[in-house]
Amino acid sequence: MKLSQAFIPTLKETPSDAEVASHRLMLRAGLIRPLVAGVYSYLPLGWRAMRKAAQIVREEIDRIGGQEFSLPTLSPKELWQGTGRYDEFGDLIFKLKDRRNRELCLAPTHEEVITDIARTSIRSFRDMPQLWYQIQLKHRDEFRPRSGVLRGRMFIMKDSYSLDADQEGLDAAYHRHREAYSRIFIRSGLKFFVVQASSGVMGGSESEEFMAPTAAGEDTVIRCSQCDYAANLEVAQSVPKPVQPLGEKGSRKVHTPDQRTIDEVSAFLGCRPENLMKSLLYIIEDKPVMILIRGDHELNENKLMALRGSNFRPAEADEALNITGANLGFLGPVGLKDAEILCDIGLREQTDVITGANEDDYHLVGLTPEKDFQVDSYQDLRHVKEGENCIHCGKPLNIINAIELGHIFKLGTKYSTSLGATFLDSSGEKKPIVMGSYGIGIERIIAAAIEQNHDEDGIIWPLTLAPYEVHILPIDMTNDQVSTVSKALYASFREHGLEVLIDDREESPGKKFKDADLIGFPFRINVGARSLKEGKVELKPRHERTVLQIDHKNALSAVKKMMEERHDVEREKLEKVSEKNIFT
RNA sequence: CGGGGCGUAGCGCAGUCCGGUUAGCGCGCAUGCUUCGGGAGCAUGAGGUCGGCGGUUCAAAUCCGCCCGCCCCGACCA
Repeated sequence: MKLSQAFIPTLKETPSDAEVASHRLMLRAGLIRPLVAGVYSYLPLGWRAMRKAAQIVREEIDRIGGQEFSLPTLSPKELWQGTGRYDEFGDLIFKLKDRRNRELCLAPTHEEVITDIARTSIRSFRDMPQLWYQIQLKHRDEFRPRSGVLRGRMFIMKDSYSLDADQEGLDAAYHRHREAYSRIFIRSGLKFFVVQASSGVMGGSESEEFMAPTAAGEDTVIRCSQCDYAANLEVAQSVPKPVQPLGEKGSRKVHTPDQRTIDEVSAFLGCRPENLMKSLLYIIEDKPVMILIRGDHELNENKLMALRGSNFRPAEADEALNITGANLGFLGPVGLKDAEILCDIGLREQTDVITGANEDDYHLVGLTPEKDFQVDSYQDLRHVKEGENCIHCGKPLNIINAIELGHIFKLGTKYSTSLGATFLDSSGEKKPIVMGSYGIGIERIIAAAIEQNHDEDGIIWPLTLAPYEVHILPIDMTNDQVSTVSKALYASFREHGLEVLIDDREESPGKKFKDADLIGFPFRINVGARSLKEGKVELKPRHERTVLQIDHKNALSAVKKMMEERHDVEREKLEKVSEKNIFT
């Protein structure tokens, strides 16, 4: 491509509404332009990168037997009501009506559509396994689109769906995806790791996420400093720090006028927050449930949801008063009737705790679970905190931000059961199809690659995602020799199948260098009169500081050699995929 | 949805508090000449419903009201 003819509108200044690096650089390098909140147009350079990411994904899913579909984005409301997700997704679904007032929606994902096809065409165990996928637009009316392309309201997702006759089949499909995903992100040049995840509205049993660590990431992930343990904060576990008991003998009531919060009460009584117990009153499926958590811990609502479904909320102040007889701040489990009591496992061994007395301005001290109050069950309900230790090896855990690149789920029979997608097994018995669902956000591959690979001057593209591989930069197009050699190099690179761009504009060198750094292709070749006197040009890999002086006749072979070296590194990583969890 | 910020030329901003000529600056753009190894110089020029609607006033970018849009921070997802 000749830059003089290309549409690559770079920006010298950063648009004021871009905060994170990937958003800023994608705008500045002319990859995208905003249209409305959370919706972007891809300009030629950006779309080339997107197509490369999608192609890597396509190749790897094909490799494990995937068959690509093209599925409609417009779909009937009823299909989504069939699985209950019309309400579960709620306002997240874009809704519209056609001219005859039929209610339609824009698919936020495609499990329902796939299951609909499966139920009409998969009849026998002999028809399976199947692995179907698509790489297409999804629409979600996000509560809060943000960070540029990282969370848009329209985004391109690869989602594959495995259809199997039994659990073993699903396990195999899941495993193949796990491996394919690792290959995809290695080939995309990303740092990533796999974490245990929560299934959310997808339902199903096991699920894992592929995470790209970066400060711009919206997910919080727990990772052991020593062993392989890694989990999304939503489901992560840890060993809580031990507590020094206060040494109270037996329980007693103390006057704590106007002391409501953990901080207030602990300061008032001269103890530490961990000596207290939070008594949180929730309404779960219209019934009151008291949740007990150590004073310095936080309730993890994701864990609660995994346990009891999504129909819950904190009790209102007046409800709390009706149920316990006390105002918020003085609630407790002692003497509480007609409410279930759920206790976090972090409190199981604990004695000698302080909590509300169910009487305004009073707390109880010296309480011990089960002795002084009833516990209906112990559950893991709390958030992991910084500085806690790993449940597997006891070493410290780290809390880091990451971008969720992909998510793999064992759905099981949730969708096939609710939509009636069944088949006959070898003994003639009717069974629901066992399904898996596997997603990857294509723009997140691009955004994560930029987040992880940039400097103050611009993007540093991984070779495999770069819109072009080579950038030829003639320093002065008005110099005949420079112009001739540059054009000859351009022609020969093209002939040899390299993706090359030449900056044939009559611009000042400074501007050309700045643009080259900004759009950040892997290899740059500077052609200037100075070096050309000795027949040399400069080879500058974007990710290195060094500039190599090479004979212009050797430029092609030098670039090819460097590209080959990068592919070798990639191949080496790919070979190690099968058993490993962490890639850095 | 709750909280905060912003909306003036393609982009980045000043002017708004305290109303008063013809609404400015930088970048970019156009034309010409000069320049050519890290966002060149000079000259000339084009480009604006000051987010929208309504109100106050002799007079509104500026004050008031309503609305719209965008960004950032908190609960959901690829």
